[in-house]
Amino acid sequence: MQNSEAMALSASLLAVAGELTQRINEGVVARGFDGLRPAHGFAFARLAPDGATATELAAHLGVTKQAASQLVDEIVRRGFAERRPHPGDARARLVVLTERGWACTRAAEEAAAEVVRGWADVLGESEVRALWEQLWRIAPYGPVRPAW
Amino acid sequence: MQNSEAMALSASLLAVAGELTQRINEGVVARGFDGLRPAHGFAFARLAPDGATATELAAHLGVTKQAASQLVDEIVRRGFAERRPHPGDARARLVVLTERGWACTRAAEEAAAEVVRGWADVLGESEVRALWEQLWRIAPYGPVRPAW
DNA sequence: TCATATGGTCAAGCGGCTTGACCATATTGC
DNA sequence: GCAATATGGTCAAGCCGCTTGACCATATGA
Repeated sequence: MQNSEAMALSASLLAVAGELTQRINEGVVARGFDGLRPAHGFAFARLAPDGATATELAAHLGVTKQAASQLVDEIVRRGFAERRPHPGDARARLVVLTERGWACTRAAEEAAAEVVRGWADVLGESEVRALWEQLWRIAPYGPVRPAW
Repeated sequence: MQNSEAMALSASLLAVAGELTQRINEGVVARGFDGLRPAHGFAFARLAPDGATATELAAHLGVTKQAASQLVDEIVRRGFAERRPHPGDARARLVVLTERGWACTRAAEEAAAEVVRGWADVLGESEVRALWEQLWRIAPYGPVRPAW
């Protein structure tokens, strides 16, 4: 594949990613969770399964632990998460989502589903699943972080 | 498709996009163009064909014209572009890439090609082309902008 | 020709992030 | 056990990219 083709593919991918990010964020805001930025969503994605420490979050987002801690301050202040003592490490604090945090996560999922439905209208459901599988094979466990 | 599946697809896409952005930028830096951020690349993408005004660039990047003008200052100062009088509008200035700017663009294309070759190793060339076509159909003319 | 719109710049301020220093607790090597 | 080092977290200061607001010069249209 020629370099210019690779760049065109890259541009398409980045355009789709940019629009997806924007529309998920808009969807979340439209569902009543305002004042949130995409970075919060990336944080939620890491916190959702079992919580995480601020340092783990920092690694996931690709920022310093101070920045991550500041982000946690913000989502705690807004009631989306809370800090708990970490079981087994008295230095650390486990940040876990509150019910409100889960509600926000579900809102993001709904917004994502709306966007993906639009793709299915264009490509068909099976091609969307093919797309998913291809992307999954390319980046199976990459951190979802704001890269620019 | 379930909401959680749509979110998983979204996460994969964003992970791939984030890694792609990072690796293109690293590739550009490795080729001797340091001090550039991804935002510069997005600007180059808009300037490359025939140049653009600062205001057009602002619309493309999704920032204010002041911010775009500042970005142009920077790439002009570094010798990647120059401001020319706009043919047909004495208020405007047409920003066009210099030879150095083109060299940088080619470096970015090479870096993108490297990443995409990695994808081809995993998926095969034909599936990569299928991926390209699917993405193209989803976002045929979306602006490539940093969305978060 | 005057009113309005548009491209661009200057200036001030904000906010997210970084660097640097520091404390408390864990972990490791002796 | 205990000192040395590593690690999670916070506080403080500053940087830098971006925004808002004001303004000038040129275009556009009634």
